[in-house]
Amino acid sequence: MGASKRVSEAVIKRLPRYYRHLSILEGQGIERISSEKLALQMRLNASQVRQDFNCFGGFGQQGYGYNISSLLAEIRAILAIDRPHSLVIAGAGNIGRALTCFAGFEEMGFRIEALFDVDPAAVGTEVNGKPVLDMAEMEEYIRAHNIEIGVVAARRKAVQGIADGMVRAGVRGIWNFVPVDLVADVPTENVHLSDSICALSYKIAHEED
Amino acid sequence: MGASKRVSEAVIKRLPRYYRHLSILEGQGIERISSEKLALQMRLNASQVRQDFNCFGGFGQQGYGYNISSLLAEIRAILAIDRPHSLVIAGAGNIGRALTCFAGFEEMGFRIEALFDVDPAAVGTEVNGKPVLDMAEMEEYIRAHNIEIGVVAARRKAVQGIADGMVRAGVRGIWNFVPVDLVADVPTENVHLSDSICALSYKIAHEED
DNA sequence: TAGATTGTTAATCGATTAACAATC
DNA sequence: TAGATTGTTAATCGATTAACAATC
Repeated sequence: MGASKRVSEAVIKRLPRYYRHLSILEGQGIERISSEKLALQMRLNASQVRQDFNCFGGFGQQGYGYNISSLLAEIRAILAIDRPHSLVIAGAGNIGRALTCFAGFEEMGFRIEALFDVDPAAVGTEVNGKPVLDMAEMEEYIRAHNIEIGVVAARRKAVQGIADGMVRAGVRGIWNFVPVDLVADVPTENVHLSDSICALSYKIAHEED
Repeated sequence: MGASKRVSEAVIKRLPRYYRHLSILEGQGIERISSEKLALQMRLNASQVRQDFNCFGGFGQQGYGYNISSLLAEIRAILAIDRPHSLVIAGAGNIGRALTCFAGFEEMGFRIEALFDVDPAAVGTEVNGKPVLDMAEMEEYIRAHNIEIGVVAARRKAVQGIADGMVRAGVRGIWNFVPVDLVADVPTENVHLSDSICALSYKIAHEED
């Protein structure tokens, strides 16, 4: 039974992938899997799989492998997706609206409560049943509704100020979609689409490795 | 003058960030910067900055630092964003449409030529002036227009087949937005939103490090 | 029990950081 | 020239992989 060690960024990034893959296996009615088979399927190394799971505790059984449903339950708990999370989105533009319409998050327990925008034409409308409110009301709303996660999808210039306001109002984390290096006192995940497409462009241009 | 060494994934991921940051400095009329100042501003290490740039060649000058506009030109060439790239999007749902409407890519030279969908109600419409065509025509279109990058934003089940078709038709890279572990023979960049929000959830739940 | 497979320690590999001679 | 700062080699740190004893 391994103890909980410090968990590297690399492991954190792999956990959702394990979760996805194991969910598929569970859906196929498979009950257990060995680190070796899992590694093969996910194009990882069996030692790495065992090390990863052992960051959190001994989930496996010698001679048997890992029970898929209990492993899934463990990962769900580790990722904290065994409970709901409330979000607000700052910026009701294309990205904000697309996120709001994407059913997948709701299913995983990430509940978008409201959007905020500065554009008077947008304020007062709804996106997929969620209200678009005035950006000026955001902090009050976050406080009143005890919102956990702030999603940043606004104009570049406004972004740092919005993030500051979210943190002030008590969000526990920020999900940033704007190509800006945010500075915040809470955990932040960046989805930098333009960085991603540039990286792809690089890989295409330098394809020989 | 450093030679071109093998470039790690970590460096590739940092290049677009350098590019963004240096662009801002250039916009402020700043002409040169030392690795130490740049590292400070970007919360990196000065040695790392120099190592990173030296993967590609000696861009700096002892006693002076780096000239920002020539450094930008170098990075533009390295990332291959000094020339245009053509894209098609498979899937005219929320994500596909949002990407099509996002002006930023067009400005960087990533030209979305068409979208493809299986839904007869979508086929024949336009998104931001770009045609939505029948998915059945995709491969032919890619061949005829010599499309470089295939964007995958379709239903989970269809995704691997679509990617295979894209590669068959000659795309040089795939930009995947669907939470699926694609297998492809060309460079692939994944934007896994659900993995990202799960990672954020983890960090919030385990905030003590 | 014998076989399988984990948990865990040790070895390797690679990336980050430090140091400093080269040089503008 | 003296000062600044790079390019580059060496040292450190951390992550991945290998090995194997523990154990189901």
